[in-house]
Amino acid sequence: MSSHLQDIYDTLLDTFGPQQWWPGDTPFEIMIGAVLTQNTAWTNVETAIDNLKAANMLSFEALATINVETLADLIRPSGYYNQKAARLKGLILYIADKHGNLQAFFDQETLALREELLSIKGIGPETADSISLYAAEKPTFVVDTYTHRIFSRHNLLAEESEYHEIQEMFMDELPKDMQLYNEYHALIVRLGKEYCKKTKPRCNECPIKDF
DNA sequence: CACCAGGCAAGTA
DNA sequence: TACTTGCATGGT
Repeated sequence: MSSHLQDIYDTLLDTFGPQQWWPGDTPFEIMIGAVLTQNTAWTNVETAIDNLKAANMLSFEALATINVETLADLIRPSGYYNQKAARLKGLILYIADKHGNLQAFFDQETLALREELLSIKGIGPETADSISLYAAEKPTFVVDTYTHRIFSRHNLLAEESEYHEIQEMFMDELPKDMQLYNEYHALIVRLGKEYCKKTKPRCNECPIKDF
């Protein structure tokens, strides 16, 4: 049996074209965005990142020294701002303490980086894998709510599937290719936003309705 | 107006 | 282990 997942990818790429992800200029900005977008609309994250840029606070050094209340105020539009400010500070201070700089942190084996990310408070599986793939450019497949919703609605996954099972399904069936994982996840989010929202789905016009 | 968005951790039994 | 709840803004 041939790979449905590859066929679905081909269809999505055909339908939407390349998505040019992650929306962010630097690995650092991508890492910050990955935390800010937790359970939050991306438009709100953009406003928060704009605030950080306008305050000259979107750098490793700036966030290492900013106080958490000031940071919370700047990222307010992204929601959960007290939690996220603490999480960002924790992440930055961990990297500064343990590796000195971002590049050294990212210059690790893929699995070692993932383990370290998961050990940091506020970094769960999706955020860890997003940072690994889009900031550190490791071949890590990112699973999110859209991935779960889309593939379970199409009966390609059991509803009760957990994060690691879903990730394994993709990584076992597809080549371990960073660019492929990058584009695939971006296309899944695009498909989810347009055709597979929690309420008001448009399953009838879904580009992969026949899989 | 109620509900949702590119999660995660802490609390409960 | 398996659920539940808190965190919070801005758009539909």
